[in-house]
Amino acid sequence: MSERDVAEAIAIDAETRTHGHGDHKDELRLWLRLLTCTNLIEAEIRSRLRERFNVTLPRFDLMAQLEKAPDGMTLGELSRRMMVSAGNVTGLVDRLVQDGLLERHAAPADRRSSLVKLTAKGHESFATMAEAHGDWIGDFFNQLDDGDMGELMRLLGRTKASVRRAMEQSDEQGNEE
Amino acid sequence: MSERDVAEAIAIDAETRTHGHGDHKDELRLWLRLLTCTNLIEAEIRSRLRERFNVTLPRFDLMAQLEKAPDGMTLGELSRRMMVSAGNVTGLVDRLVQDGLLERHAAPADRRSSLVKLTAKGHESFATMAEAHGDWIGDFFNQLDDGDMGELMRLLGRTKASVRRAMEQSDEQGNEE
DNA sequence: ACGAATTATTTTAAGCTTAAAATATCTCGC
DNA sequence: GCGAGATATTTTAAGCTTAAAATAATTCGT
Repeated sequence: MSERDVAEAIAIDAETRTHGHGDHKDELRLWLRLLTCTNLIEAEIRSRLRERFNVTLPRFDLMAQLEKAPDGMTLGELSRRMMVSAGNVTGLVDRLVQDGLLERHAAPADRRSSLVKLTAKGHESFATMAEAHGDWIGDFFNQLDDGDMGELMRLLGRTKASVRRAMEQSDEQGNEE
Repeated sequence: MSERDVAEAIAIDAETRTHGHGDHKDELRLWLRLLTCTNLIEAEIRSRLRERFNVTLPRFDLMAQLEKAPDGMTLGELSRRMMVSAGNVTGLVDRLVQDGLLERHAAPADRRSSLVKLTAKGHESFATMAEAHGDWIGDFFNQLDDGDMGELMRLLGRTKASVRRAMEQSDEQGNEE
């Protein structure tokens, strides 16, 4: 064993002892719990939306975006806000228009774009669903007190910032110049 | 206004003043942040798995389950652990067998079932991906100290418990007897 | 042992999702 | 005004996902 090898072994051992790392066990457990928790809630919302309103979660999410935009929104804007691909939005919008919940208009200034907005039926339908949805979420977090909720908000904010930083750094690695 | 209406108005007002509720604004904001945070991480993992290993997240998850079961696992067991439908597992397993990463065997005691396990190629492939995956997760949570991670674990545990309780209660409502 | 109920899996139909290629339009510098 | 590059959207092909129906095999009470 060379001196360099010995030094390395000691360094690794020191890191293992002090931080328990080299692996990323704690981080993996935390990620697993975060994922499980979110999936649990999301699956329940999905299931209730289907059972009680015969609607999918993506359709509900799209309608929620439009509810906040009385003058309508382009497909590109929807795609960015929902964080899904443009092609995905095309299909969702088509099906919602089919159901009479949305209407498409030519965009006044740009012939590439169209504006979509909720119809009266769409607004009405969304209002009913949104109220139930709000109640469900209220129930789900019912056992957390205000302190827990605030702390969770704070920690998730830190987590999001940490992830974005990690993503930016790996972008820099990947891109020349 | 009847006396009953007055009492009701006061009660509602009192609740609004003391808890800021009736709506569920804080809970909705918390849920939105939880969802955004999870989706951000999940999308990045998905994208990296595809780019660097040409594999989908569901396939990676399925292989991760099998890695822990040297003697193989039934499709039903996989379905329960991955929390996805049985039909979903059928398709995933078929495609992974096609790729030579999994093998199916008849279950010894139950002719309805089959056992699936990783092939040598599957183990090898998974080991490479799992190491990268662990590093990514380690990076993502890099900015959180041990205290933050512990607190986040605790709060997510409380949240999960709260959600499960809410789900059980609504089950009781729904089921006769 | 018989048959009813349960369990394991597959099939089917519909919808969601993405990346990549194709169209169509716009913008901007010259 | 022209043309190159950017932008908005649609199309395509492949895979993921689910609920519900269909198959097949097991279990259990009698």
